Amino acid sequence: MKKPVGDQELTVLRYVAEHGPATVGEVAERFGEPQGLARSTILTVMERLRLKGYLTRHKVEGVFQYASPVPATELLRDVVGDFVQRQLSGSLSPFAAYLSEADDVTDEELAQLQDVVARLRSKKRKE
Amino acid sequence: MKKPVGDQELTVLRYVAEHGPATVGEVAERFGEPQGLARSTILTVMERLRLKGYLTRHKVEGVFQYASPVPATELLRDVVGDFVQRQLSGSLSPFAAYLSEADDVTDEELAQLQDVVARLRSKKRKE
DNA sequence: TCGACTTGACTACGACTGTAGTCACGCGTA
DNA sequence: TACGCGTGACTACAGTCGTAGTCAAGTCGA
Repeated sequence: MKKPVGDQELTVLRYVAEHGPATVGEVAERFGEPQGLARSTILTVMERLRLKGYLTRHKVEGVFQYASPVPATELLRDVVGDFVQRQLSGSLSPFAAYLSEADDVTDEELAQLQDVVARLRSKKRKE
Repeated sequence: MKKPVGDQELTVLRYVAEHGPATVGEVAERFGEPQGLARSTILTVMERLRLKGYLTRHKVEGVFQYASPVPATELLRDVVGDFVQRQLSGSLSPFAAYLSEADDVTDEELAQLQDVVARLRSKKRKE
């Protein structure tokens, strides 16, 4: 996550990362059109992402298939890391504050968090 | 957190929110100068923040004192909420993924997180 | 009173972003 | 073969952001 990515760019990147390799036409149809975005808009965004190194492509039967070199989970994890560094200067407290107010945490997310906290704790103890 | 705030704008906003009311001159001197930012830059940023509603000001002995209408903790909490919605579409999993990789979590942050998770769990159980 | 310094308002400008139009090309079908 | 359609490249344009110069007015001390 070196070069900055705009909000919309990230949305598209996530779509591609989560929905496997796809052509511009496919993304435009399944993702862009529902939001009222022109095909050329999707194309522009995807090309910019490619120039920034977040997407790769190769021609398959005449058309380019675009794909994210990193899986979606990893991508999002990096996005979070970036955000924590840039906007919170590395502090996690604001996160805790946010969580304590969040009222739409799913059971699964909560379980994940609990798990992570537990693991961090045990790692901590070993140090 | 309605209108978008740039990275640098947020940094300045945080500074003002955390360091109480201050004049442009003070912020420029204590915050801007160390980073090589011109006074006019600080002024511009602060005025933009004011126009967006994130800062208020009133004249004290001839000069404007700028202040954040919300405390820093609340501000940052909103920033996080915004980020989660916009970039993660509300999902917390990427956060958990990030945390499990983070290697610089302080004891205090860990304690906060643990506390929050525990609280969420007990709230959950009551529902 | 005059000049130095502080402060505030305005203006500017390039980079990035979101959005889209348009043109040219290749392929398949009438 | 000629035309339409999907695809890709290029171009454009306005809004935001980071950064800063400059000008005008007020203030304070020499």
